[in-house]
Amino acid sequence: MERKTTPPANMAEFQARLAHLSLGLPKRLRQCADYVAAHPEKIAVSTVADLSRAAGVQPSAFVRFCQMLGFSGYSEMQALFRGDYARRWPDYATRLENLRAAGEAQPTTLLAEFVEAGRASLELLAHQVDSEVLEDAVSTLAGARIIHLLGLSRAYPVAAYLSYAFEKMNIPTMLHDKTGNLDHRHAIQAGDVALAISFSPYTPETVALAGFARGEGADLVAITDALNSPFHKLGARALIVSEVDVGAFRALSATISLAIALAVSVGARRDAAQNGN
Amino acid sequence: MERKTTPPANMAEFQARLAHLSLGLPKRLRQCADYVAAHPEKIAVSTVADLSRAAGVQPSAFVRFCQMLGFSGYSEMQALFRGDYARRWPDYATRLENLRAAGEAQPTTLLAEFVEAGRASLELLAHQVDSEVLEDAVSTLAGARIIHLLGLSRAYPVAAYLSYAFEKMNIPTMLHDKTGNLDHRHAIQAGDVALAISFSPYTPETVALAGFARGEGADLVAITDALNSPFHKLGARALIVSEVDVGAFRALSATISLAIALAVSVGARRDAAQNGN
DNA sequence: GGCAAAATAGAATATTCTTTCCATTATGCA
DNA sequence: TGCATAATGGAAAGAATATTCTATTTTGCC
Repeated sequence: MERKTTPPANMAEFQARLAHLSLGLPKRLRQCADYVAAHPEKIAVSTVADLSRAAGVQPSAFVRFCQMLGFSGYSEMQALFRGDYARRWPDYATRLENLRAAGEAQPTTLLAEFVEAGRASLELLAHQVDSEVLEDAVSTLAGARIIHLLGLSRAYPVAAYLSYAFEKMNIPTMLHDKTGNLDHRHAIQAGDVALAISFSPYTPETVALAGFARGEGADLVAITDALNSPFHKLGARALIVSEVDVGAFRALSATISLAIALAVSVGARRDAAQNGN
Repeated sequence: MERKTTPPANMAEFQARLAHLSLGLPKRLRQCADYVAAHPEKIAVSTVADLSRAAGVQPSAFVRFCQMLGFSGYSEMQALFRGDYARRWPDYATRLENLRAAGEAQPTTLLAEFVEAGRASLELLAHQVDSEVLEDAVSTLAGARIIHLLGLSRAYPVAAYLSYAFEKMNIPTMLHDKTGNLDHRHAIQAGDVALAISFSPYTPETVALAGFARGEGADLVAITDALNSPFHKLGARALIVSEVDVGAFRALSATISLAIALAVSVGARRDAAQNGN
């Protein structure tokens, strides 16, 4: 068939052409475009057979897709990605060494540091979470009439994420986010469960709300960062997650992972309970 | 010829064997060892012909070198290097099946899955983010009169987290969160920068707002998950982060790490600019 | 619903790459 | 120096991969 036009000369051109094309593409070729967009890193090290299988199309369709983008075939497209791959790799290998050496905070260096910190935090999380407490937290939450999410300032993104996840799974949830400084504490009743997220130094409002919930007879589950958190004193089932920090900053990678695992577990538990009855 | 011994199972073993061997190697094979030691990143994306030419030896010599290391040939060695880059996926997919096969999702197992997924995502992030685009994004954001954060549904926690981080660093920020269905799009002006976060399938409101911002003459930075995102068409500086998912669920560990790295970098850049003047 | 054009799947073909083989050259040792 | 052994280069066989071709299906339009 040969090429219809000149091939993209670099990644930027490739992206532009992909974006431009992907709208008016027939089904199979669209699948190719989507797959390539989602997993560009695989192109350099895969065969057409691998990629087309992963994208759910025939090899021939994939080749047609490459030609659509202006390449003579898959090989030419792969060459572009291989060049790009080789350009980046050593950069990564040396990145970690540069972490210490670099006085100035280069964005790339900082990113590498946070990636490192995130990895370390996840490792800690995997080893450190008490599976009994987790199990307990899941069944408590699964039995809740409604789950009240308590998380402010740095913990707020986590609460918001949980709110999103629970909502997706049709689990009744209420996010106490203080919008308009409105207080909805009186929505908390016995039979409900409060899920509080807060880290040292603990946000007073979150602690207060958790205490109120306990007073109303609601159960309390907490995601926090130390064994001596105020939630322990309130009789919470407390999940401990310690994030490794980068300088004065602390990310949330591990906390976010714990949150989603918790949410999905609760969803699964509720489904199981429903099908069981 | 076939193999003399079992091949190295991972990079560490490979390096150990290479170091151990390279001393007592004849000339040509030593050349191979030196070249591989100096340019390990090329192995995944090169043919024996390429490598042997670069190392100044015959292809056959290179194959003999691979066999010396315990591989059956070049292909097997290359597979190790290719796998090292994208290892997580295949064995990841099988693990997911196991999880499903196990019937009910045990909380601890699920957590382990999400931890694993998070780690893989972070690794990808480190490999995949284009440092030029990152640099570009940082300077764009650092020069903003005000940063408009655009992120809804699953991306909302990220936007909220950025809002928190920027606020802590006294960087003027506006979180467009649709509270009360109020629209603040007219706050966006030329000289501002919109930072849009959205993942496939892209939230229409976020895309629309980003488009509006561009129309007003504001710059656009995006955190998204594919090369063909709608933000590319809007001329955004787009940072790509692909999260590995667990079943139907996708966490945010890598995205969160990218977000905090971006925020801290912008903070540092602004400080530097201020002290410079 | 029927027709023309486009898209697709799968097999056949062509190409590229890897590996082996063997003749030749170099090396180490008596 | 001469011999045995090891190392090397080049080419040819073998395997894997990419590309093209064509029959069939799907799509869009009247």
